[in-house]
Formats: sequence, C-alpha cells, structure tokens
Amino acid sequence: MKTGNTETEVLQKFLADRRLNRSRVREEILDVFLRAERHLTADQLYQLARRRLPSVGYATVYRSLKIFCDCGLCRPIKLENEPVRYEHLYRHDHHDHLVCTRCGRLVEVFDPTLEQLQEKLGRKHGFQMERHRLELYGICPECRKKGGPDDRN
Amino acid sequence: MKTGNTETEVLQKFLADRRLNRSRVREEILDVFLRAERHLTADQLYQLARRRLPSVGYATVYRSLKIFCDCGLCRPIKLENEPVRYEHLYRHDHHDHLVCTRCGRLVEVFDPTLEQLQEKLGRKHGFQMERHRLELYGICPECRKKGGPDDRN
DNA sequence: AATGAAAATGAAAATCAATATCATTTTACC
DNA sequence: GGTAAAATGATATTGATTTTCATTTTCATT
Ligand SMILES: [Mn+2]
Ligand SMILES: [Mn+2]
Ligand SMILES: [Zn+2]
Ligand SMILES: [Zn+2]
Repeated sequence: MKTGNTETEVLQKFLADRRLNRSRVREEILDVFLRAERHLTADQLYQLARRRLPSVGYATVYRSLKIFCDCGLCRPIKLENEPVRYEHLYRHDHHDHLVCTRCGRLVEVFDPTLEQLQEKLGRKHGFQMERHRLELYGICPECRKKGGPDDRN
Repeated sequence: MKTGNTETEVLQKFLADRRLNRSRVREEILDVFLRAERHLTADQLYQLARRRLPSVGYATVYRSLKIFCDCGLCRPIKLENEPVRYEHLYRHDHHDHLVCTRCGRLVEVFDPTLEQLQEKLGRKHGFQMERHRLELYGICPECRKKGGPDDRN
C-alpha cells in the first residue's frame, strides 16, 4: 500500500521533532500525493484522496499540504490567476516553469547560466539572495500548430 | 488639478475606441494613481482617492484599475502572499523586481542578458514567448546591516 | 436646455481559495 | 482501559476581488 520510500521517513522525522502524532489519514494523503502527477491543486488532491478516504475533509488536505511543504516534501507553485499547485520537492532539482498561455501546459526548465545571472543581479544591488521565482509564459509547440484560440488542458 | 499629460490622452483614446464614456470619478482616480508612489495596492489607491472623492466605492477603484491596465497605463504586480500592487507602465521600461523578504522593499532591476537568456530558454522548448515574471527574493542592504535573527553577514 | 439610452457609480451581496473554529475521534503513552 | 494531546471533518470565517442592481452621470440628439 505505502510506497516504502524515504519521503515517508522525512515526514515522520519532521513530526517526531515537534512531538506531533502520525496519522493514517495524513499518510494516506501523502501517498496519494506522491503517486500523483505533479502540480496538483489542493482540490485535485482532495478529489484523489477521497477515493481512498471517502470522508476526508478539505481542511485536512490543506493542513497536510502545509506540513508537507514545511518538511520539504513539496512546494507551492503560484501561477497567475489560478489556484496554487503543489509539486514534489524532495530529491527534485530546482527548476523554473514554462507555461503555455493557451492550454496551461507546464514545462520544467533549468538553465545554470540564468541562475547565476539572477544571483549576480541581486548581489549587484547589495541583496543577500535567498530565492527567485521565474515563470516564462508563451505558446507551446502543440498550441502553435493548432493555431486557433483556446484549446483545453 | 489634472496633470495635462498624455496618460490621460491614452485613457481617452481607449475609451473612445470602444464607445465608453469619460467620467469625472475615473479621471480623478487616474490622477491620484499617476501622482502616487508606485506599487500601490487597490486599497491604498482607494484610501488616497477617497480624499478627493469621499463617496467613491471600492468597486469603482477596481474597475478603474482594470481599465488602466487594459489601456497600458498600469500593470499588476502579484507578489507572494500579499495583495496585488499596481505600478505605472506607460513610458516605463520593462523591469523585474528585487524584493526584500525582511522589510518588503521593492527594487526595480533590469539585465538585458538575463532577458535574452529567458527568451532563448523558452524558444529552445518550442515556445513562442510572450512574457515572463521574474522576482528575486533576498535581504536588502539596510536589513543586512541591522542584522536580524538569521543574518550571516 | 430637455430628453433618453447607454455607461458609470456605490452599496451590498456573492465568489473563491484558503484558514480558523469547535465538537468529536485518533493517537501515543501510562 | 484511561488519559491528554493531536488530528479530523463539518462548518463558519476571512480577505481580496467581482458581481449585482438600483441610482446617477454622461453625451448625443432634439
Ligand atoms: Mn515543476
Ligand atoms: Mn516596478
Ligand atoms: Zn499549449
Ligand atoms: Zn529590507
């Protein structure tokens, strides 16, 4: 049932450190999250979780996601004009996102030179850099072919 | 009273093109916006506007901001975990933002090399690039001096 | 100036994701 | 098993923004 991976251990260590309890519901939600495609919204995760936990509530999903984020298992992606999505973070490399403005497709991108330049730009202004958020918006190859106005996901 | 600048002309042309009416209230709001420091929230603009238009409503401020954005006079800045801010856009060059995570200070930055790389990165993935959003988060020089809890020089 | 249709306005209600509250159920430990 | 703390689910609340709707303004036409 459970994926015997170390994500679960990360969560358990996090909980133990602050004297929190484990719970079947939360671990089930984590398992659903880990197995799912990336970049789920809270609602999508809720819908998936409900298949295994028919009586689970929205609040618990939100609470769980917050904990997963706090312990480094996931990360919120806040794109413009849409609900927050969450992606797997643990053992995933940093990347930015390329977003199709037609179909919503998300592509993960990374460019070390870009990263360095961002760092450098911040330092040039005397900032001690912590992180950045870069989203590139455009029309994906598929949507360019189809050409027409909006398609669906 | 009014700043006889061309921003007002831009608005008027926009309105004329779609057979909309001019209105004293909206032009007053625009004037307040143009005179104000940049990066106002809708609420801040509302508070300022109320000094000249004591009975103005939130809805009108929001409606006006939307129109100002549509006609290229302003641009929404959506930072994380705070209400949208609006900055002057007309005759202002593109730039990204450096944000202090301690005091919230916003610094406008621009690096042509960075811009090019972003464009190139998108194209590399077959996207027809439209725009991007880059925010750099860190600790500003002032806040570094004051040295709060976690500052490592 | 007066008229009238369309646009703009302000007050209030609605929306919507996210959070807080609270009574009930689990968990961890004796 | 008994207990206290933590977790849960239903529900209410929040906060920014949007919508609704009755009233007021604008503006082209008399
Ligand atoms: Mn991603
Ligand atoms: Mn700016
Ligand atoms: Zn697409
Ligand atoms: Zn600062």
